[in-house]
Amino acid sequence: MAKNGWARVASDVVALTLRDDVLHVALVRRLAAAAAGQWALPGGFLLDDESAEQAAYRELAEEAGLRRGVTLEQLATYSDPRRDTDHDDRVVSVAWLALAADLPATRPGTDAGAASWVPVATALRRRLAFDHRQILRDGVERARAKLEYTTLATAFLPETFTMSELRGVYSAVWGVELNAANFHRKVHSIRGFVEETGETRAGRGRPAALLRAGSTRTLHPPLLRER
Amino acid sequence: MAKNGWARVASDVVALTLRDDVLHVALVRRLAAAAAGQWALPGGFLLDDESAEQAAYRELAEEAGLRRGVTLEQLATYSDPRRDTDHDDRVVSVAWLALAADLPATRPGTDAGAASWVPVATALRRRLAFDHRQILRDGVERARAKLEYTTLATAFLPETFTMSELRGVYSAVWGVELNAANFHRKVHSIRGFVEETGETRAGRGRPAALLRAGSTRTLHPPLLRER
DNA sequence: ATAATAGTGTCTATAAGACACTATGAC
DNA sequence: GTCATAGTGTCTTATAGACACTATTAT
Repeated sequence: MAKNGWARVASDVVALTLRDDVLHVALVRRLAAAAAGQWALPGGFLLDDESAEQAAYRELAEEAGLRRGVTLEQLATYSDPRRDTDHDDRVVSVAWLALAADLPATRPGTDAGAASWVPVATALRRRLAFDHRQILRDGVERARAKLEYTTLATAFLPETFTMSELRGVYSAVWGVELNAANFHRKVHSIRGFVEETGETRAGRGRPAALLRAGSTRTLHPPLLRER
Repeated sequence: MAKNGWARVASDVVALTLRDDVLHVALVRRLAAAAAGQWALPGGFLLDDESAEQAAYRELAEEAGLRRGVTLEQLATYSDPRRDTDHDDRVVSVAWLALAADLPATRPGTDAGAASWVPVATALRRRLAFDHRQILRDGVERARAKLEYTTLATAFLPETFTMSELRGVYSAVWGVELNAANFHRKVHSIRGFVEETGETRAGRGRPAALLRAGSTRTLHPPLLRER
């Protein structure tokens, strides 16, 4: 056991994406000796001269095949001295929330890394290594809360998207239906949330205006959930 | 230099209080070899079998004399490998936001610990050890943001308080004046934010109803700042 | 009485929500 | 034409802000 604050520091990532309007999280089967064979969040120890953020990006690339278009933000740090009973050493984990569009490269059948994308509801019923179930719960709750006050929803979408797709993010993450007409007006009334590209995308009905994320990161006024 | 994720883990605390309607932060003169003599946030390395949260509470008690009535929440973890140039070892800091009422015991003249309470504006102009100025900025910004969506404002007040005092917290932390009449109505309309104690407190004018914090930790709807 | 602070009434402007309606494509 | 989805109009209700007013104390 290490002394006087010494610990091994890891980054663990709650990587979320939407697939067919269902929120999914990236999980890996652990190969390392500690908790081997168990499902866990992608993550690992920091390398020398690497920040926790850089480690999170590296683990996302190595274990989940996510290299581009990932939004990463810090979630919390988990430091209970008994949180990792499989290591002799003390382990402190910096948890990150990563959001990505459901890129074709991450679909089943293509080799996108060692991770599986699992519906969040399924993952939360599963036994996960260490305290990763709690970290996952915290991550999902953070994502839900941040949709209200920030433009985080666009992080679930590719560079251009339609108003319906944006509304679909809110519906899927919050688990509620939103009125399409009022959502449309509300989003456009929040300056800097979305911009028109001028293009449209044809589908089964009237073509939808293609949008891209605007310059704002926070929503004023916010887009609040019902209570 | 430690390898493979090994680092010394510390908790550093942005402890805020209001004194005469001015936001103050607790700062200490560093005694430890690293950055000795410089002003810094209270903090220190985790003890064995102690979580980062427990370490934060311990440092608050030891260095700032705060033992009771402190609200603590995690801020962020700072892990840049070059953030602490004074240690040979790598240091990762878990930063905490602590809010406390300006207890008589923390006023100058009484020995409340090694910390000084410094106006935040002054502290931000000062050179602080390591990246503590950035941590302080992040802490103040977090406090400002959380007043909108949570009942955090009551953490700056003693167990019972008046509507004017609560409004004073918002005014001081946000740096804006708020209309007393509308604030009063708004606060009472948010279920669970405050409860009437039934007592009043006499002052220079009409006695004010004494309130206590309600059972809610989040505000629905929020109390938004002007933009 | 006057000053001071607490708290209410009320009017107006803005925003949210329900939902009917129009627009534009594929077929 | 029909169907499907995108987007607008409009009415109703709720909320925010300005500010005049009333209430209750100390002096």
